[in-house]
Amino acid sequence: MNKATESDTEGRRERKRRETRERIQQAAMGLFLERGFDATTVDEIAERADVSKRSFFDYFPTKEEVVFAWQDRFADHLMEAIASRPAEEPAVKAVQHGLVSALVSATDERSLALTELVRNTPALRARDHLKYAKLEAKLTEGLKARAKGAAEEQRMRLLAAIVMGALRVGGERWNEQPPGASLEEFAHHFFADFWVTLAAFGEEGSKA
Amino acid sequence: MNKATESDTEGRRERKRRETRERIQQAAMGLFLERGFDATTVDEIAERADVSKRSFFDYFPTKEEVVFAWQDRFADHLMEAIASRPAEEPAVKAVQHGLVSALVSATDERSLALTELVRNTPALRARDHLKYAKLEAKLTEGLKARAKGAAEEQRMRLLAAIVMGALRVGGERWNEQPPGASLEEFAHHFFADFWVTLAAFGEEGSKA
DNA sequence: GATGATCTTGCACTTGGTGCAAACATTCAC
DNA sequence: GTGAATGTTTGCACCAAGTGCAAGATCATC
Repeated sequence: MNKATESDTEGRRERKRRETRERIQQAAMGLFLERGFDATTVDEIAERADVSKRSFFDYFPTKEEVVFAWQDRFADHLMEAIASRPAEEPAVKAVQHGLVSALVSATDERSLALTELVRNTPALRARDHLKYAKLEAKLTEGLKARAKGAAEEQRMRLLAAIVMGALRVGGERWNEQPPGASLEEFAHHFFADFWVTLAAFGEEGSKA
Repeated sequence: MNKATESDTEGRRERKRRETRERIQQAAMGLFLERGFDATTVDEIAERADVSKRSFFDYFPTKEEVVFAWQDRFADHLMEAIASRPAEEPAVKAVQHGLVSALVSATDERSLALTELVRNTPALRARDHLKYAKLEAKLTEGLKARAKGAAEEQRMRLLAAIVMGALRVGGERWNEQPPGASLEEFAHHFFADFWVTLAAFGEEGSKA
């Protein structure tokens, strides 16, 4: 059955299935970007991908899922990036650098179009926020893996939530940035400011 | 012709409409809790509320909306609670106390059942997270109203995001609490710990 | 090439949701 | 009161998402 890697033991069947899945995804994204999500029917997607409507649902459980399928890779990449940070690095720094690294390598042409699509489609926004929740869960997992002791794990849960907040707010600020700006540089400044603000909030909340 | 029942401006028309809306909501929630969200059809809800299916959609845009309609009140309550805090109180404290106050007054029998329902229904979870986003937006708004200057407003945006994170994590911890515990007391301890942790993260992130 | 496993498809069906126009109720002006 | 204007409810036809099922097409293997 399934051996080590893809190309080695991938028979005709598996190859075709993968190809079909990609063809459907391609067809769907093309149509979504052309006419919008709501104005595209599953029948049309199936038509363009040259499969039946029934088969479409054999590859993707819902129409929405086609849009969000690729995003799973970001979470995985983030996990890797964090895991590969030196163990002695403080968690806050590890997560910052892991996040920026995953972000930089995920910012391609397609992603931007996707983001735009989601922003313009109310029906997709709810699902989009679920993605944040899933990402936060994965982030928590990744951070807990580095933690020692239960108390530390609790703190990591909190750190994940806070960093996700930073990610959302950072995204907003980034969108207000003039085009062509350096993402890494922006992120560096944003995080520097972020930690300072965090410390200020923390101190103010702690006293009295 | 007894008009002076409670409100001068509410004629028969408006009263009936409000009553019908409440009847639908009641019928829907009853059925959802009895058999679950997915296993309840709009036809059944309409049947029990003694209106046509078509009329159901005249009162609620979607089946989901019936579940989330009441929750809007929480956001409003939170806004009020924050607005009514003394102006000289630091923002972090104002938001903490406002949140706890809104939370305490929102914890009734029905809300708990609702929360449970959402948790057990995948189809509702996405929408639930959208609710968090909306709440964060309102919170941002409420905090910015207290801010002076653009820099302060940016910090408030960040504070809103962070506090929403605290709300989510706090909710998780609260669910692990033995039943019968005091929500106010729990919140007090949680926030005390929260600010300290925040300060620690902030400091660690700031150095180097 | 026969055989069993897997993939694809067509078809019928359920459900959520919308547009429309006719029927009905309420309000208000005379 | 009569009647027009306006708002509400309903039935009906319709579209699109999604599912279960069974028959037919493909594929791996012996």
